[in-house]
Amino acid sequence: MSKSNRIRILIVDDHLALRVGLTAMLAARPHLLVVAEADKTAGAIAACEKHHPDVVLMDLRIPGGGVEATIAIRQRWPATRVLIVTTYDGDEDIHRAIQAGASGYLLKGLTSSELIAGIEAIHRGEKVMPPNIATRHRERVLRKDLSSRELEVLSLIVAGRSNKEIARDLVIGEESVKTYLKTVFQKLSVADRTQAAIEAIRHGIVHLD
Amino acid sequence: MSKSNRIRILIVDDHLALRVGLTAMLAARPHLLVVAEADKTAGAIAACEKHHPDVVLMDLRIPGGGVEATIAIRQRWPATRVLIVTTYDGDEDIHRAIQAGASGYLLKGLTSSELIAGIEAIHRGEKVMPPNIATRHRERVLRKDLSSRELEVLSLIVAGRSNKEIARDLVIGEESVKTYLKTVFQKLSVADRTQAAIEAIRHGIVHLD
DNA sequence: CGAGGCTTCCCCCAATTGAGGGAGGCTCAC
DNA sequence: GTGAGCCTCCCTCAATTGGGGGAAGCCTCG
Repeated sequence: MSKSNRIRILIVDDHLALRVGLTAMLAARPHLLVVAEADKTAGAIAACEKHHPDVVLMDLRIPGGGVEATIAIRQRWPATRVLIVTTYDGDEDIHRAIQAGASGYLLKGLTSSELIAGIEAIHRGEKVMPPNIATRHRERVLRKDLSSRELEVLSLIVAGRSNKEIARDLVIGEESVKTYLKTVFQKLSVADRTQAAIEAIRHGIVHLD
Repeated sequence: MSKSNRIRILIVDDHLALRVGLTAMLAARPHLLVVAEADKTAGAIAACEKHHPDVVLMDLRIPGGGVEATIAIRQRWPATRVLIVTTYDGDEDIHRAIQAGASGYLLKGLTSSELIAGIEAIHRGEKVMPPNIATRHRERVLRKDLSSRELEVLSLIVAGRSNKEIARDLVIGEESVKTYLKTVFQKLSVADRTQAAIEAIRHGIVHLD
């Protein structure tokens, strides 16, 4: 697969300092080779095209979307393993990244040895994930998904809109909005719109930026 | 002040990779010397005691609190300049950090030259701040502060509690809760509790973690 | 000492929200 | 083709919420 026995690595993060740091942490190991860096989705895909890395260290918060980059890379280069390296970002993105075929998840703030062990593990084809994240991911899989309409309504709630406004926005009746909200409350197990909005933000179901 | 003419720097961040990256970015310049690193408030203060840095690169999201660290350092070593280096964290913490005496604010993701220019500038006694942050900070200063009671009520709103529950929590009447909320809505210029909660989170007035 | 801010409570009233149903049409998978 | 899930709308009713006031006691700052 790779020309030598070195593990070829692509680093994707929009923070230069972090890219430099990760590169430096890996530079000490002769069997690890950082072949490229990218700061956004498009650049990550271009770098894969050019360098065919074995492992991609992927931040989820990059322009263009880390999840989108993961999907694209896994589709076109199935042999390439993607290791998510990010500060905690809410369950939803992690879940989507794993669905997209990411092989593992590590928190920033990790030590060199944790990072290297993670890279080696996913290069061997193993999965890497902190136990608490894995647990949350299982819960997340069990939890019923929100339908697309429910998601729309929820994101408008987070946008601070009233039922009446949401009805206008989506060109449906206010009664329908209330129906969606009822099931959203059930699925998120909350009692009112404010809690729903906060849960949505907390779990990364909708983003604030 | 410093023994040579090198600028002595302390890096405070809980992410090892970022500390390594920042150190590497500064290592190339002979007039900059990273004298210590710390990953939390207590460690930052200890490092100041031991190394008396000229400039502290401070992340706001560290165990113990970056704002708290800034306050402590500025109080005990007024000659030490604090440069906040963080991803965007909501106006409130930035505002508090500036109130606490931080000399500048830079976003992670900066280039080496931006970082170095920032360090040199604050070492000369200048202030450093991206214009959009500065604008928001001025607006923030103009905006009326929430009283401590109003803050309590707001944070309970974010905790997802009803007026009745808040009244019980604070041992006051429900009518008082409603009065506080009315003024909170005015001060945040929002129309309901959900928007208030979201604004509070967005601006870092209350934290979700 | 007077103005203004904070805390606490009160009134009334309109609007919104949430709960508990039911129901038709639609698509998609088994 | 039948059931499941989704989207849409309907009803009623209770509770909560928000807007408009007012007002008292308290403290602080000028």
